[in-house]
Amino acid sequence: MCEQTLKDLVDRYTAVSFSVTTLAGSLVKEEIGSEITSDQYYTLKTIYQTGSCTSTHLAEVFAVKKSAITAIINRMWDKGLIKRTRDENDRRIVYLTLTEQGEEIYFMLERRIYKLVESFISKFDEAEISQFLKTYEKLNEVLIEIKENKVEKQS
Amino acid sequence: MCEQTLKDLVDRYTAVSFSVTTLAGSLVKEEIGSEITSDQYYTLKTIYQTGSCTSTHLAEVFAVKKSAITAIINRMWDKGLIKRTRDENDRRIVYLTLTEQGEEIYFMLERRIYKLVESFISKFDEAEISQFLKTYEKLNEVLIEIKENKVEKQS
DNA sequence: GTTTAATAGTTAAATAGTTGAACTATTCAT
DNA sequence: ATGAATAGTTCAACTATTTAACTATTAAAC
Repeated sequence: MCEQTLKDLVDRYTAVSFSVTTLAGSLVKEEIGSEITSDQYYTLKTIYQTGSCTSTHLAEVFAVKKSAITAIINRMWDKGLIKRTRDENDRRIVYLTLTEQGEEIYFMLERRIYKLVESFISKFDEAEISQFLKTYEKLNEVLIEIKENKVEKQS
Repeated sequence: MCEQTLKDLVDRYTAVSFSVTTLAGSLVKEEIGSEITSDQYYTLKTIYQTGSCTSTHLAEVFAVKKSAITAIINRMWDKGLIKRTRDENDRRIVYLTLTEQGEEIYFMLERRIYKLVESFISKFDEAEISQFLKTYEKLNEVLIEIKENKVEKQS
């Protein structure tokens, strides 16, 4: 790939990704509702997807300090969304899981997000969006690789 | 498009977009540096891109209340990144522009983001990423349309 | 032309998210 | 047994956001 083409592609990617991020962020804020904040939704989703999730794991995934996780988990625990369970073998570890109420709110938000995504996915034809998703999923793999290399370097 | 295919596409989009957003967010946090917060970068970028930007415009773009904009602009003004200029004809309006120092930091962050994006765009071949960007840009247009319809409804 | 509406932005209190540094409790290594 | 490493918490300081009340200015009605 020549210099000029690469520069053009990078410029287009940064421009469109900034715009989509801003627009999607603002739409989600307006459409998805205010039961919990978006950080709390991200936390619910990651705990739900991870079997036996810990504060350390959340801190690593979101690239924040563990004290920030303690704070957000405290607020969500106060609202009755999250359970804490100590590991019986290693009593330093605290496992995080969703309470019934936590799951209810999570599923409700997932349904609303589904509707929102459906409303614009349906404006594309299937072949187009399939090809798009294939590359998007490959981008995801590339990012996972970069992230894993960074984590290895740190340890 | 049949029900089943649409559901599959929406599910794939929500999954990959959540994962990429989380990963990219964490990489940007670790790579781009801590001169300013990401909200402040978004503010710098939007002011730079908009001729004669106002608080009202920023509040609309980011879907937050105007008082939140006042607060962030105050902090950035304290750091010498932003200038305020009153409109001579309509003295209610305050135009926001970047100071020289604000532009310097903005350009520096843009260069770092360019390097980061380049490092993963170059892992794709040109045809693949071109096709991807075409659909991504169309998605951007669709989102702009949705946003404009929402703004019209409100007024 | 004066009163009323609407618009642009600010202030202040309350809540949420984040960092950095010091801390407790527990496990691992030797 | 003792010292290092790991998992998580606490606290002070800061940033980001909302809600509601506020100032200043312009536009609209009458």
